Amino acid sequence: MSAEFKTSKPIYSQIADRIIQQFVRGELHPGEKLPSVREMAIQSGVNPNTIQRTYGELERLGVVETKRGQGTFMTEQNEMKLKLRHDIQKEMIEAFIESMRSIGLNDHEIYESVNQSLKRSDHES
Amino acid sequence: MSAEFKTSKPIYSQIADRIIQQFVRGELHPGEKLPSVREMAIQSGVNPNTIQRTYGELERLGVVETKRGQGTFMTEQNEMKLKLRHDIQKEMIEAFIESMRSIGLNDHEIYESVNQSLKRSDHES
Amino acid sequence: MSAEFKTSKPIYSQIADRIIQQFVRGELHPGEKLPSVREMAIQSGVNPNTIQRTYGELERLGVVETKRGQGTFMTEQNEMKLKLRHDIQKEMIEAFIESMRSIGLNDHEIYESVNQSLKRSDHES
Amino acid sequence: MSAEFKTSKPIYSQIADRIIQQFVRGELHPGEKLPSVREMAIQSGVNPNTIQRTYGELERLGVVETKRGQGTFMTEQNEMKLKLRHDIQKEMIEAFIESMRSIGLNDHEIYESVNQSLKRSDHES
DNA sequence: GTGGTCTAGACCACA
DNA sequence: GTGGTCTAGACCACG
Repeated sequence: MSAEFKTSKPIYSQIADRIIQQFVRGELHPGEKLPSVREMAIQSGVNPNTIQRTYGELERLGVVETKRGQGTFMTEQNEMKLKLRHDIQKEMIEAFIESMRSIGLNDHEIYESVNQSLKRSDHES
Repeated sequence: MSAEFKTSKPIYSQIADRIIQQFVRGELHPGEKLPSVREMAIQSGVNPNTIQRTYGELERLGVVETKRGQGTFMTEQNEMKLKLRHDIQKEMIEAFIESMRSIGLNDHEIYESVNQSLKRSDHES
Repeated sequence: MSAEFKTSKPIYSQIADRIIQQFVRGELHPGEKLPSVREMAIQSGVNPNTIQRTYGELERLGVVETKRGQGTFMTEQNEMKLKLRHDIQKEMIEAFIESMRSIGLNDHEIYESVNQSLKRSDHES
Repeated sequence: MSAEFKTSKPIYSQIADRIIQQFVRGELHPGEKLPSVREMAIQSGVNPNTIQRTYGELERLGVVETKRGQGTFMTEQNEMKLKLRHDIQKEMIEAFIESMRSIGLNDHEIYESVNQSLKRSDHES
């Protein structure tokens, strides 16, 4: 069962995001082996080259380490998980607040909007 | 002096965003005439094709109306402004909350994050 | 006439090195347009994808900027040239000295070796 | 405790370099027996295949000799040590000078760079 | 078997 | 026309 991808963002990047999410949420652990390029390609229903690029990106970010001939592994640096979580969180919040202000909302309105939206989705669940 | 654009998002889309923002904030009024494609292109320092696309996109959204031979005008439907604001706002909040949850934050943590970030940027100003 | 490539290093990387060298030596100027991906591919006798990767690497290094639909340009930041030169130079010297020491040469011997080698190639020219 | 290896260069080659260095510096002597492939593999924390390749490479260079059923030994040819040292040295210097010239430095600048770098690392020690 | 590079050829969004 | 992404398929060095 291959996941579907959005058309607006590169597939290799979406897969990278997914792996980072899994890592940050604790579903992937430091030092854990990732599927090989070829295997992950099959699992994801994409070309091996695309996964290659995904792994390359993640390595550049320091999220992943490749050991020659052995495979690709989540970094063993434990702080990386917290760092990633913190960085992503900060980035998202600041982008969000800036966007909300750009359409003319003041801080109180932003605060209220989030609050109500959280409550609303609470009722749904 | 042409405004600078981010490289990550299409320029035509960034300009569309800017126009919507100005409309929602009341800097552009219903029925107001927008600069011609050529003039806007010069003002923004981009290719006229790009503005053409921007106006097309805005028309598709119902934000703008093109009157043959007269030019492009902000829609005269007064409720559009509120609708836009509401839609954009809702979309942004939901996307934001989903993103925050995807990295494993619960509602309380999301709430606290936003709160703290608002306070922090308060101190700066 | 396409240049020949060494087998030991990725082609995309060798081409990137060549561009950096030309930039540092002043044969390419800040803001100058590089050949399009396709054109450079033909000039270099390689596949366009390979050049794409070269340009991608250079952009990550900040040596090059791509403008959507217009092409790829050498960065306009003037300091970049000096920075690159300095960085590369430092890296090469330190690696060289470390290597020479690792085979047991002391500083005086390193110094003399370089000196003699410089004189020798002087006579040749 | 296994030594760490750089990711940029083949491990078998790094180990070969290390052995050559030890030989040139006199830490390994002509005719001296090297650890068996298996033992060396354990010591270095790598796959036996990798050491096999290292020894093969060294044999190709004439640095070691494999005696069937007895093991691998440093060559007994005394002049090999000097030859190696000289060859390596020459190769490194010429590669270094060529690289420095390729970024536009003239001989005087190369000379000065080395000189200053040597002095600098002198102060540190 | 593993990752890394390269080619050939295609399609797309953007300016 | 420009860069960007993706696929299919191949070859290679490495462990």
